Amino acid sequence: MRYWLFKSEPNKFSIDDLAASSDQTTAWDGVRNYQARNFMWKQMNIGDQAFFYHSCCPQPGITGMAEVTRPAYPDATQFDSKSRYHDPKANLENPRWFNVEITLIQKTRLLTIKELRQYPELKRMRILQPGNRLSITPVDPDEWQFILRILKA
DNA sequence: GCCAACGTTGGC
DNA sequence: GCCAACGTTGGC
Repeated sequence: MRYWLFKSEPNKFSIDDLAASSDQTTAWDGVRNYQARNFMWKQMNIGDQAFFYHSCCPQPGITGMAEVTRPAYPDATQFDSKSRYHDPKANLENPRWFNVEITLIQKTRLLTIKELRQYPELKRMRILQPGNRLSITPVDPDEWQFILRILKA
């Protein structure tokens, strides 16, 4: 089982949007970065857990937890010519983009990036590195447990 | 709005 | 295959 962090802009898809989704589940489609795709396609399994992170907003930070509930399958939006995620180079025989589905475990209090930066134990987290732009990043098990303790404290 | 980081594109 | 230009991300 692995741990992850999923970034989302709350004005596009927030933790509350996930909570309001059918079965509190959503397809994590629209990813158009090969590294993030490969994490979903090659490394994620059912039961993997993830922090849900709000970015590009007044208070960026971790705001909930989710679980992978369906392994990677071809992202439907790549075939949809009306979608902003349409990829003319993709076709049904050779899909380029894949997505998993995630389900809300629970909302948490907002654990801001400012607070995360205060813990030396977390300084290696990808999300805290300058210029970090990857929308899906692995989270170290030690970091996962440490953050859980912060949230329970 | 600024700026740094970095992925992608395309000419050669 | 190199590399400059460009676009996007995202914290501040």
